[in-house]
Amino acid sequence: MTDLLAHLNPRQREAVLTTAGPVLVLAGPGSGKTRVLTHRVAYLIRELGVEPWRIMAVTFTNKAADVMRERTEALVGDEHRTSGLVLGTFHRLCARFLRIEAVHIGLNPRYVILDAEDQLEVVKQALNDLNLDEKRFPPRALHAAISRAKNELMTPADFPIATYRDEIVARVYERYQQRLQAGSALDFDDLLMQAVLMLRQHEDILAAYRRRFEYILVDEFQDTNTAQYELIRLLAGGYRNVFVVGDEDQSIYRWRGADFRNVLRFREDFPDAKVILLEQNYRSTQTILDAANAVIKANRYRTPKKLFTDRGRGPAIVVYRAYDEHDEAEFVLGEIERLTAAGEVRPGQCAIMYRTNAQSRTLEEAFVRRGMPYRLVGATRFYSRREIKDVLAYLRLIQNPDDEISLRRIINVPPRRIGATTLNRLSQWARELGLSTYRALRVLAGAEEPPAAARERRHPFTKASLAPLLDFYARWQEWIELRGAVSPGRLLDRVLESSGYRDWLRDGTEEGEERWQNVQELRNVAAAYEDMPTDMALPALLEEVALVSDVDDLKETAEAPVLLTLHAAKGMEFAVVFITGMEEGLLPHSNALEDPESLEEERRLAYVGITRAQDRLYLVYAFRRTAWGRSDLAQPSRFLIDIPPALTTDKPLPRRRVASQRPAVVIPGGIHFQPGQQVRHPQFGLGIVITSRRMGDDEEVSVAFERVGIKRLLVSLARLEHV
DNA sequence: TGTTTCGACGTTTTT
DNA sequence: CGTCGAAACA
Repeated sequence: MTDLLAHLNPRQREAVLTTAGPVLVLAGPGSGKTRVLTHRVAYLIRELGVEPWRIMAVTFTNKAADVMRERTEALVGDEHRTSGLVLGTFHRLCARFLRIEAVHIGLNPRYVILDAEDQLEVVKQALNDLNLDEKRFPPRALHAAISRAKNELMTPADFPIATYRDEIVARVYERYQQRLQAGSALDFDDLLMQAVLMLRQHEDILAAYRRRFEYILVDEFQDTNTAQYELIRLLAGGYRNVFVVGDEDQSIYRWRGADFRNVLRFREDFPDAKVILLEQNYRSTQTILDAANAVIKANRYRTPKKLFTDRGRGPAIVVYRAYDEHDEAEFVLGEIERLTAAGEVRPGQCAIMYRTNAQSRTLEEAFVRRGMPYRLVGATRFYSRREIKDVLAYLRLIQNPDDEISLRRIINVPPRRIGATTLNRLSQWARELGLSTYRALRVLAGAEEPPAAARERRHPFTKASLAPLLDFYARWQEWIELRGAVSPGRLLDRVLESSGYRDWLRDGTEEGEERWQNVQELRNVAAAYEDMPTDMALPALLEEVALVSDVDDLKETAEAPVLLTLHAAKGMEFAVVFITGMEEGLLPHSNALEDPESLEEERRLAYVGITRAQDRLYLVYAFRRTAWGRSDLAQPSRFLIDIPPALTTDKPLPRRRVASQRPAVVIPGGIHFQPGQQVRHPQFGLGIVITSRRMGDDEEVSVAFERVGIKRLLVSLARLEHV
């Protein structure tokens, strides 16, 4: 027991040893949160003899769950003793509970899980059903509203209606749910909401889960939403041995319904909770912590914390003003090369972070140009590639033939002469018979007795459209019958072959080969389910792939810098961190500028980024940035300005090709343009100078152009002429 | 029914 | 700039 607690500080030790009753741990970045969680689980199992299956631990990502399992096993020393541990993300655990209890709550246990793209598709179908115009009611916005409602545990009937738009949302929401139900499908938010509703409505189930989970642990508690909070509150209601760890300063998922005020709610719901503060940081230098503090202290709604470290001051933070995004990328890569050449860090210990995924492109191009390897988190995710989604749709149809979303996706992929008209007729006819599309097809094929309605209403298909339908049904049925007999991998092989998908995909082009490679990769994933009982394997595979995130498959082994969004960076640490795009409109993002609460979240995002760094931090912004094909001047981020100059060094503006090619027409120190003067620009044409001011060695003018309106320009770069 | 081309429009962040 | 949807065509 001593060795388990040996490398913990007194606060951490207290967090591990307080096993009875509710505990709230407020853990600053780098304060050993993961260590506390793993040691606590190990302590429960090893020292208190708690059965692992009576412990539930919830993490934010699958990767965090994997790390936790691995380290806990190492601490317990015997992997058999941790094997029953219930550990995973909220979504994954709920998916499992729902699958197990499905029969008791009237849910099809073969339900499929919809991803974001599928969800949008269903919203569009719902709009269509209701004869509403997509242009007037953007599906994205409607889906966001539905998602928000679900995270607040509101059913369509509960949805409050104050405006005409609410009325629309409520109706679309209702129709959307009907469609999901008809296809035995759940979306991400349903996983949480349905789990909560199950526990609320079935006392016996709730009682059983409460009896089972003697100990509950929750990581990243500040990012729980109402549904997740409620789930924990319900489950913890029995033993009340609930242990939550969070940091309100790192709450960055408000847009997803997360509310760090759940920390406050927890203290109200569990007034006897012991509160433990972890303020000692083991990750970063004092310089980095000071910068982080300087940024976060402007937030109003937070408990002040005093992070400290004994790691010493370390090097100053480098603030770099790049000319544009290309220069930004060159600078970052140059620094990585410099530091790695000096032997100071390994490339894999470097991370480049940004606010939006779109920013990764310029960086990637720079890596490719230099022939340097890199690891990218996110962007085009593997599981959202077209070919992968197609193949998964086939598998989902086999798992759950009622899944009409998947059916619509692949019934004519590869082309089988089943067009939109035929498909619509089919689902229309199925609806009239009160059957799912699959069962309507069965009736059509004579595999099932037609219901009374079908005798009055003959099927509406022409000979030409009937044949392909029957052919498709025959293959589909064959796969379904294979379902229980062979492993998912074998099933996949069979489907790829007899659906014609393989031959269709491999059309001889390079792109086709690449896509086929991706399918092969999915085949490899499926191969991991070889040993599982066949009836369990397919559902397990589909659940697995529906719930993985980008962060999860970041390969630890590859020795290359990581490119990732600030959101994806949460929970990670790197020796050297570059935060790029430190500009107004990007960080903070322009969409957040209006709303003070969003602005606070942007600040937390900056804080999360800064505190990922162990040794060196670079904050980079560009003078000019091209977005959407338009190049515009940028202002340094307000967060940059909050960092005391004493903590930073400024790198001088680089001698850039562009700048040197075009000798400066400005004499340093002078002002060459006065308000009111007429000027000409090679692109923008004629204009009048509005203002002019010094910018370092340069002169910045704003000019009202006749054609394009007001532009801000640097005199050294814009070839402005007096007229 | 399938393919091509053009125009409008848009992006924050993700389980 | 890129994707998506509708119209125009084969």
